[in-house]
Amino acid sequence: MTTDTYHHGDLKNALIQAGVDILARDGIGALSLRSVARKAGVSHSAPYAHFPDKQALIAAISTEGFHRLYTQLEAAAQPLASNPQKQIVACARAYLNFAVQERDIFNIMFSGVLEQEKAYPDFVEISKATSTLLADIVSECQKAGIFPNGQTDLFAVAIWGQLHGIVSLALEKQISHTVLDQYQLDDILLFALNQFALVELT
Amino acid sequence: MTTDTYHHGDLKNALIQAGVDILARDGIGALSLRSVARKAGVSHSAPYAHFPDKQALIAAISTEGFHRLYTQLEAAAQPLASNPQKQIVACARAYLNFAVQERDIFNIMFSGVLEQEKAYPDFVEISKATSTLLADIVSECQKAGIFPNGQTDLFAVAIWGQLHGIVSLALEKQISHTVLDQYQLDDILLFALNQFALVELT
DNA sequence: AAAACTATCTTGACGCTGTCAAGTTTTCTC
DNA sequence: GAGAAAACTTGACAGCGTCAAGATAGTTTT
Repeated sequence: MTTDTYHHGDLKNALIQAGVDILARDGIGALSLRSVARKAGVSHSAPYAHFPDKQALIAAISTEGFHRLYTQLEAAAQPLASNPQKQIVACARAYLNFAVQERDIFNIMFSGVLEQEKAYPDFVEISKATSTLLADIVSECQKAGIFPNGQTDLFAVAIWGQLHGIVSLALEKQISHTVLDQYQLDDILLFALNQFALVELT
Repeated sequence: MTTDTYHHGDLKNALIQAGVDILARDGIGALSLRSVARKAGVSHSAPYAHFPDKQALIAAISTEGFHRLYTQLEAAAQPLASNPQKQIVACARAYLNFAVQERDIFNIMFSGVLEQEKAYPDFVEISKATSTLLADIVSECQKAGIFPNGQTDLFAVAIWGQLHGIVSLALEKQISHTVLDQYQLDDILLFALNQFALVELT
């Protein structure tokens, strides 16, 4: 519906998509309400019909980012159903891949959107769904004897935290070259995951 | 040397300090070259005599942040020398405390300063020193039989990553209330750390 | 079908920002 | 003490987020 009518038709989503594109192409520094409006072909104030302020647009872009992350995690786990051991490893790799390939979206997703706790219910919903997806796999791993039983929530948050931390440090180039020359990021992730496991994850 | 002379005397450090104060008091959104200049009592262009651009000021503030983190980690570990088991736990808690209490500095420290790899040698130096401090304690833990021997670098980066990730998720309010109602952040940190340990860390 | 209403979008303005150019003042160097 | 260099000010510019006022398009009411 991107005709040349006065009313765009689906400007809200067009703005979110424009934001995603700008993040991917030109990085976080180029993301402004005005650049997003330009890319969507509307005036600089048009976004205010759909977002109360810039923070709300960022929340919407972050929400879209979480949808993509969720989809990629699901796509990684789906074909390995009934094999949680492989699922948890595949999800870790998918998480890393997403962060590396959609760097700026990943960064914006974890850069303070949840300050105003309940202001963005869609964001809360999909971010919870994402952590639940991981927690469910962890739970399956426990049933399969791959992780010790009990304290599922603790295991899930610890594993997600570990995964998120290693990926974040890597994106920030905080992992020294003496380590990166020896190991792939993938190795580090697996090594860390294996601290939790009763059987060896590969 | 904050007299009313034309030349400030130590404007560079005054600007960094002003930036730290603004971050602590008014948050990351209030940090601008001009606000920092105002706080230091100089004109809006004065910072350009000491920093080529805003990114350089942010790098300097981040460097100061790492110095503080390093100091607090050292202060936590120092009194427990010869007891690496307690040191690693104390450092994890100190890391968490720093992140919680100096939230915005912590965030800015891990928000892309190292993009231009070698542009900020002071930053690289202190951030390396910080990870080395943790790695040394991990190494001592191995010698003491608290962690398995070998692959010290892997253990160090995995533990730092885990610590960093859990703290980051907590700051982002990404850890669900169903978990936080049951456990303290401290418990989560300890639980995660214990996955690596051969003896129980408390 | 006309009128009233509402959502959407444009235009124009405001103060704030980062940055640069030019000029002024101080300190350093010889 | 002269000349150079460093530190700082003033003034300007474009871009930013945001708001107010107005134009335009759908939608609802009668």
